[in-house]
Amino acid sequence: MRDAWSPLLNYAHLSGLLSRCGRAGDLRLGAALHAVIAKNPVHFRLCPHRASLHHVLVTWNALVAMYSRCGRRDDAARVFDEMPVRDSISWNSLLAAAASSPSDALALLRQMLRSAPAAGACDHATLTTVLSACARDGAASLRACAAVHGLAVSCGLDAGVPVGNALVTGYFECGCPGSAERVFTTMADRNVITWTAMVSGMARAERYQESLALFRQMRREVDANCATYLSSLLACSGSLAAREGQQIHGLVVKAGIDTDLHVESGLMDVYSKCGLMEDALRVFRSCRDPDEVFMTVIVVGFAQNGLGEKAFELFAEMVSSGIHIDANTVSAVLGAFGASAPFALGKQIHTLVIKKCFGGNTYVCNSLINMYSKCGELQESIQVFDGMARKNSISWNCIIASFARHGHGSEVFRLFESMKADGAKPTYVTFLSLLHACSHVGSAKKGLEILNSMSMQYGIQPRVEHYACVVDMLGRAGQLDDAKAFIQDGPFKDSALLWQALMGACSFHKNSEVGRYAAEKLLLLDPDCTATYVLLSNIYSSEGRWEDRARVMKKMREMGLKKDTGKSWIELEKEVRSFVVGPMSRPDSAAVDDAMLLLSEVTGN
DNA sequence: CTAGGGTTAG
Repeated sequence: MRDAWSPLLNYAHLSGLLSRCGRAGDLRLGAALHAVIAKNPVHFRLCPHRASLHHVLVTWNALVAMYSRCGRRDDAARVFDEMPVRDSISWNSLLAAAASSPSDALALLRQMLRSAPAAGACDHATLTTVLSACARDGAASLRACAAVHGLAVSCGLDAGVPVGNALVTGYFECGCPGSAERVFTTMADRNVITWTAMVSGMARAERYQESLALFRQMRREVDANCATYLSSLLACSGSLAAREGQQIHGLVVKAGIDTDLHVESGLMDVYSKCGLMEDALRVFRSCRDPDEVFMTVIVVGFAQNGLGEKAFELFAEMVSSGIHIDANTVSAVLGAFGASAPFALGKQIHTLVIKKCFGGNTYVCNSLINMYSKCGELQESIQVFDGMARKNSISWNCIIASFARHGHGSEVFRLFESMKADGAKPTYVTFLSLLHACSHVGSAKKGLEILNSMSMQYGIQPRVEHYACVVDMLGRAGQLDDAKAFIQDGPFKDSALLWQALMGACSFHKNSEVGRYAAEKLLLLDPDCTATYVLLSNIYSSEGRWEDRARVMKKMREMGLKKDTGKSWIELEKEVRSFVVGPMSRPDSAAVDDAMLLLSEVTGN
């Protein structure tokens, strides 16, 4: 045995082997090496010679790192505790094992600072490891992030590239793009990772224009890599920037990475989100080895562009041809169910979910709740919700929306209380459902109360959609002057959406006085919107003011000759389409039948 | 320390 291992008993060789075990996750070989080392005092015990101190440290550190990388925190900690001597690398190796838990990483950092307060104890590896651990806790770890930032400043490491990059990333993870940006501006040097972290972070923070501006700025300073292009594509898909997406498509071709799998799916994502399904499919067809991500992108594209039946078709083909499908694909296809979806197909997909063991996936369950709700099956939707192991805020939003959709106003408010009691944080969508329910019940007073409570009690800034709900509510109640005042006194008085809502109500109640006022506002805000003219002419005709109506119609015709006609035709076409594809025509669709047939072969029902 | 897809309302 000893002979067999003896060629390995060189400390550099040993630590190299251990590091390879760590990278490969080969715990068995790592533990075997540990056993051998433990028997060899040369590299294991502290000897009086200075040279051996280095050997001992390197060997022990390699052991700690190996256990950390294999995910054996306890073993790493045990080896660490037994160490006769430690340096900052020992601590960093141990920290690596705690990287999945922010509180553990911080506790270790505190311990490290207490035990080794001498300068140089903390290096950039320490700080980046702790920061990436903090990033796992999202918004909750802002304080931790800021504390590490303070430490970095006092160590003089905050402006360096590695720590600066980790701080930028950490602040984005905490939901503080402003702080990330401040670190970015103070950094002395920046590399491609710095820039990519900014482009990606801004895109994830939904600050798409800033993300794309940074991307353009970076191209003058450093070369972009694959990750940078992917991050910029994220910004394009988020902001529906088709033109930018096409430009970046050109850049990735020029960079020779247009055949990269991730880049291809990123491009497809941009195209399909922007409604350019032909372009998305072109990328899809040119891809040599499309996987389930590609399938998901295309399914989502079909679903979001009103081609739900094509989504079902593609999905069913995938299932029957045995192409690998994961939970994401299933969530995506469930999202293709429209207002009046074929219940039987939904049921089959649910069977597939059970068969594939996706029932524990929160996304899938949320989609199922929705699907059943949109099929008109409230009971099924409740059943999925009740059976969920882990509910998030969106799960609650889905079930609340289900009840709201089925007109159970009081249940909506009861569920809202349960949601809070369950510890789920309400989101802006929760309040949209609540306001929707108020509107249904006809309680404008309650609606106003809820709107006020959003910022006061829950710290959620109401968006223009919430205001639109309230305008709608007041409008339905016929309180048109109140609605007008509500818009004017609020933060969204320049939003066309609100004046449109008011104008719709005026048209319903035949109130030309407030209606004309709203129309004037709308014509200033969005002069090319034909819907305004249509509504105004409706108001005039309902009052019998034919001359005024004729004037509006004439104006409309003049506009019709302008080059913006295309837009209104598309809008008109959409209207006509959604009318034709109503509840009655859906079940006859051949595509849905085919999808069900294909699925039934697989799910057996 | 940067890196492809999924769920909510309208």
